[in-house]
Amino acid sequence: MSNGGTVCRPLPRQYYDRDTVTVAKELLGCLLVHHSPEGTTAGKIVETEAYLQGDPACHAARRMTPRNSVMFGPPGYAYVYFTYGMHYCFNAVTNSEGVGEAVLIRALEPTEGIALMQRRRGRKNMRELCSGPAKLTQAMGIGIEHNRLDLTGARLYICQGEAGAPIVTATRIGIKEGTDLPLRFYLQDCRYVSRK
DNA sequence: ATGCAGATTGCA
DNA sequence: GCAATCTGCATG
Repeated sequence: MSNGGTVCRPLPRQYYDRDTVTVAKELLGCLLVHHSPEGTTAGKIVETEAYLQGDPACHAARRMTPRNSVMFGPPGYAYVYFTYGMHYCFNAVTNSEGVGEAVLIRALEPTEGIALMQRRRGRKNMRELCSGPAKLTQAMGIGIEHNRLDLTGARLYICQGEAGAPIVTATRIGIKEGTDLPLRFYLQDCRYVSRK
């Protein structure tokens, strides 16, 4: 698969083994790819949020539990959680093993498998396919079965995209604590961001 | 054992 | 504005 000449190979583990805010910013413009039994879907990451150790909004802020344990493991793995009784959200585990941090992928610009995304979402409008953390998991066919999946593998991964586009830094959405922290990042002037 | 709030979404 | 719908976690 090619993407305008961009090589599409999974980002290596050491990419994720860095400061989580840095990874959250650099993931903007990268491509999230899922080769599923139903077909391949992919989209450009246009919005992310960082969740840090010592951050009250982070699922790993307290002790380790079965749900959040993958966040404490080695970087470069998927953390998929189920919420509100009906939605899944996708994160990439970052920073060193033992540090409970991750980047939430909040929005994508659909680039491949759009018909499949439309079918999964029950929506036609391009802007309603991946403009939200639970929308994109539905469109991409990502569920709890992908929790703990190795993102350096061939099935579900992120590959390098074009960097250098202007980034907006803002506060995170949908949380009660830590709302003052500037840990949300999105591509400026992008129509596929969940909310400005 | 029981209760509650949640990194959301879609419809009234 | 609010229901949908399940799980982790705190409390008794």
